[in-house]
Amino acid sequence: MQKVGRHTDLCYITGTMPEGPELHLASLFVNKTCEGVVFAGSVRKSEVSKNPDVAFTCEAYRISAISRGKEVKLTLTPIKSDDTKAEKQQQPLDIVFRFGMSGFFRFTAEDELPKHAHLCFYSKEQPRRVLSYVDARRFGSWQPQGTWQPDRGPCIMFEYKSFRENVVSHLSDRAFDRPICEVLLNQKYFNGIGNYLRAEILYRLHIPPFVPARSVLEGLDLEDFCLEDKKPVKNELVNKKTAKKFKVKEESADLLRLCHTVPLEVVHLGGKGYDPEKADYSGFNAWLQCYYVDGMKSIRDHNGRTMWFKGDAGPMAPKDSKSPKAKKRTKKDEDHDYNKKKKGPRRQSESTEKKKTVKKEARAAKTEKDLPQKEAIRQRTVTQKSGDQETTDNTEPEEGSRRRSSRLTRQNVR
DNA sequence: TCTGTATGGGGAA
DNA sequence: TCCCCCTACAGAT
Repeated sequence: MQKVGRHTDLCYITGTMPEGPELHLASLFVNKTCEGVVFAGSVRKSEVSKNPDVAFTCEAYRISAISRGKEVKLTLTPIKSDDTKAEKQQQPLDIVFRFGMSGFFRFTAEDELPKHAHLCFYSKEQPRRVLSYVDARRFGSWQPQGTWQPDRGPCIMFEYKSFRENVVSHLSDRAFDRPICEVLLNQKYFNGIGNYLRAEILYRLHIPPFVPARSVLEGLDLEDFCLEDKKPVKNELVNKKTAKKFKVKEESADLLRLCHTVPLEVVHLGGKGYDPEKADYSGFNAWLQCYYVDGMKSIRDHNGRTMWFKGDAGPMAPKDSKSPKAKKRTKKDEDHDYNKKKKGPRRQSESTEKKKTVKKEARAAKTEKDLPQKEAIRQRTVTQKSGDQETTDNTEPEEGSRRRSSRLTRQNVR
C-alpha cells in the first residue's frame, strides 16, 4: 500500500507530471480530442496570467499539436472560406508551450471550465466546448508565433540520433563537469528529462547519481549501433575504468539509450491518466521503480532538487548530505530558518521584503473582501460564460478540491 | 494554523 | 549561485 501523501499521488490532483513523455501525451491528447472540431472566435487569456495575449481571431480554425522535449507547439490553422478575401485571411499561428510544474491541456464543456484555466480556445458549435491550458502554479509559459527554444537540445524521444550526437560531440563543455544527475536536467543536452526520469534512468543502470557526468559519458559511441541493429545490448558501453572507479556496474547499458527508451516506456503506458476526469495513475505509479519509492534514498542536489537513488550517492554528492530521511538542507532551507528565527535585517533587500509584504497584505485584504461573495463567486464560476480566471484562480479551495482530496484519501486506502 | 514539499526554468548578481 | 515565480496538498503543532 502506498503511503498517504506519496508524491506521485499528487498528480491525481494536479493533473500530470510534465516531463518529456507528458508533453508528448499532451500533444496526442490535443490531436485526438480536437480532431474534427472547428474552433472560432478569439483566444482568451485569464486576467491573472502574465503570459502574452494571443492575438488570433478567426471565423473557423482547427487545432493540432506536436511536441519536442519539454515543449508543445499548438498550430491554429484557419479553414479557408470563399467569402474571405485573400488578404484578409488569417494566417496560421504557432503557440509554443512549456508546462512548468503543473501545466496540462483539457477539453471540456464551456460551463465546466477547469479552475486555473489560463488560455482558452472555443469551439464554433453550440453549446461551446473549450480546449484550455490549465496551470495551477502558473510556472508554465506560452509564446505566440513561437518556435522551439533555440537553447534546448534535440528531443530525447523523437530526435534520438541528433540528441545523441549533441551530447557525445560536446563532452568538453564545462556543463559536463557536474554530477551526472544534475547534467541530466540540463535541457541544452537532455531536452525532455526531468526529475522522475533522471532517477529512473540512473537507477536502471546502477549509476551513482553524483559521479562526474563526463566519466559516465566518455567512451560512448556517436551512434547507437545496438539500437539500430536491434542486437542485444552489449556491456562495454560504460568505460571499464570509470565503472570501477565510481562503482558503476559494468553491466550498465548505454546511458544515452536509456534517456531515449525509458521516457518512451511512459509514453507507451498511454495517456490513461492524462485527463484528470478519468485520472488513473496506478499504472504510472506501478511503473516507477525508484522515484518516491519506499526504501529508496533521497538527497538534495546542488540546485536543491531531490535526487532519488539506491546505493552509493557518488563522490560529488553534496558534503553535508545525510541519511535518506534527513535530506540535505539547502541554502533555501537555511534562509527560511534564518528568516523565521531572526527579527533583525534579512538577507533579502528591504525593498524586496516590503514588496512581498505589500503583496501579501493585498492578497489578505482581497481574500477578506471576497469572503461574503464566496458563494456568489462559486455560482459564477459554474454558470459564467466567459472564464473569470482571476476570480476563480484566487478563490480558496472549496468543494472541488475537498472532493478531490477525499477521493485521494480513498485512493490511498486501496 | 504553520511548515515543508512538489514534475521547471528565467534572470539578477 | 541564488532568488523568485505560484498553488495546494500532507503532516506537524
